[in-house]
Amino acid sequence: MSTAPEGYDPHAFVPFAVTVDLAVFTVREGRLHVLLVERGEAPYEGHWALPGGFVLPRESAEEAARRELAEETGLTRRSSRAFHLEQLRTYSDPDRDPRMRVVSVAYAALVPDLPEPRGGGDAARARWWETGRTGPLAFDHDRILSDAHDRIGARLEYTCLATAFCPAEFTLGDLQQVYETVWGVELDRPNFRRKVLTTPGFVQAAEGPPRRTGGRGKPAALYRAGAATALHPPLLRPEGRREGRTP
Amino acid sequence: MSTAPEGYDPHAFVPFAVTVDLAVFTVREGRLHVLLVERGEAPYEGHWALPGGFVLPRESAEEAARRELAEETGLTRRSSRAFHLEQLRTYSDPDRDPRMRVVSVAYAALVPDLPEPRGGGDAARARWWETGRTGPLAFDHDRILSDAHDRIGARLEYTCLATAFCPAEFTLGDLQQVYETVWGVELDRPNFRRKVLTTPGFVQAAEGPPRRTGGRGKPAALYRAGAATALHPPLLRPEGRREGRTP
DNA sequence: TCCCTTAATGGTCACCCTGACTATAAAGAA
DNA sequence: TTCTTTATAGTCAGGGTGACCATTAAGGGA
Repeated sequence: MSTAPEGYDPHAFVPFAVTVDLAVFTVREGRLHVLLVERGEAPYEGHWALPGGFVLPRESAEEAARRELAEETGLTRRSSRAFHLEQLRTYSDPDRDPRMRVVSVAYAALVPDLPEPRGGGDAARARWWETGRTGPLAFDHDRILSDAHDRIGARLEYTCLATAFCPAEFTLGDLQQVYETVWGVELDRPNFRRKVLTTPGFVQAAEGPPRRTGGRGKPAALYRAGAATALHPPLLRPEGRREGRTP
Repeated sequence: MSTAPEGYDPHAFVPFAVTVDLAVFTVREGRLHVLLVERGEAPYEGHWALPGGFVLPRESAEEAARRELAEETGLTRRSSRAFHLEQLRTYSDPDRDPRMRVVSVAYAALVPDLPEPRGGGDAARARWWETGRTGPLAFDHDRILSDAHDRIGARLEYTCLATAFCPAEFTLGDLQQVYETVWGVELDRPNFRRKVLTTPGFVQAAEGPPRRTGGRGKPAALYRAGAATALHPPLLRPEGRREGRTP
């Protein structure tokens, strides 16, 4: 027999819990970091996990993710609106949570370098972890984090969202470091510069004088994110390690 | 206050129904078609909808989608395993179903030209519709279908999955027609040929003689899908209409 | 102060891929 | 046979990119 299409047969109704999980990425000091929270109870007590929570009765998964993002980053809902948030995929293995049937919609968020998350809340302990240096995470969060990293790396090739990792004003060096950090490769600086500047709408020159980095070397010009969202032609990463899985 | 991360507070549990919706695409006679079922009851009675159904208590969304695909196409579970099935995204607007809170995980399936779906089952009436000629669909299925079409078009650029629309053996003309149909553009035949043949693993020559199409013109050589899944460099569609949204 | 180091910026050049196009081969139809 | 149709082979110029080299503008140290 076939199940009724799109939820018609009330007898077939099965209750699930629906949650969102967030992979919040940032680039700090040339290394990719992700926001994790420490679990305070079983299962996986003491393990670290992606922040997340239940979808409330009258909100969409996107709204739930936006709400969690604001809570975890300690920023107001308004300012967290500016962060790039994108749905990744949904994880629904029946045994992914030992307590009950939980279907989780995963999101990736890209934020500029923020201060440490507020520590004193009622939420569990939260901090930034360098990707690749996290221990085994709770539930299937290692898988989610890996998928999220892959996705972000691929998105950098075809979209302009690398600027989402940068503050309002940034140098081309900052932007290049985003690519190098997420991809784990080194790029040629003049070539990267040419590609970015010849792509209309990727960045726009910021008014005002160049900033002084405090370091040595010629000071770099400042730019702001442009209006473009797509990158044509794409900015393909160098040969070698691609995302292996192309499901 | 913040909700507990990843489903900790049992009081926050809210029951949802979780379903899958399928956008099953095929190419027939040079036009893109999608499989729809007619609704037999309210709401949206008489409207057409994407096939789908509830996720059962002990299966993942992927398994539910695979099961529905087998049921709707009238093929055995085993042979439907071969079809390309890929998760699109999850739709969770609180009001997307007027009866209850339903979160739906959408999948896209690519199948070769199949016979008409079995008509005499207990399921609602099902048939292939040419995309763009469907009336308003039930629920938010117009949106899902549009998103699915966009995604498939983008995937053709970076992956080899165009072969998923083709039978086991196909000509380069067949493959080119897949691209032209999904993208809605015309491609230069020698250039397309060059691109496909110089991409290692995209296609492999089939043994045996060329087929006769029954039509006129020089018979074309037959190929099979290769082992490659990704397309580097990508096969970008001609200038012009891109997927507008790049969220 | 002068020189060295560092980093940003500017520019060159060859190669590869692509789009546009022409030519040839092999079939059916008139 | 001759024309039409379709597949296949090949040419050629331009764009984009990778690999370089050169120049500018800052700080640091002798």
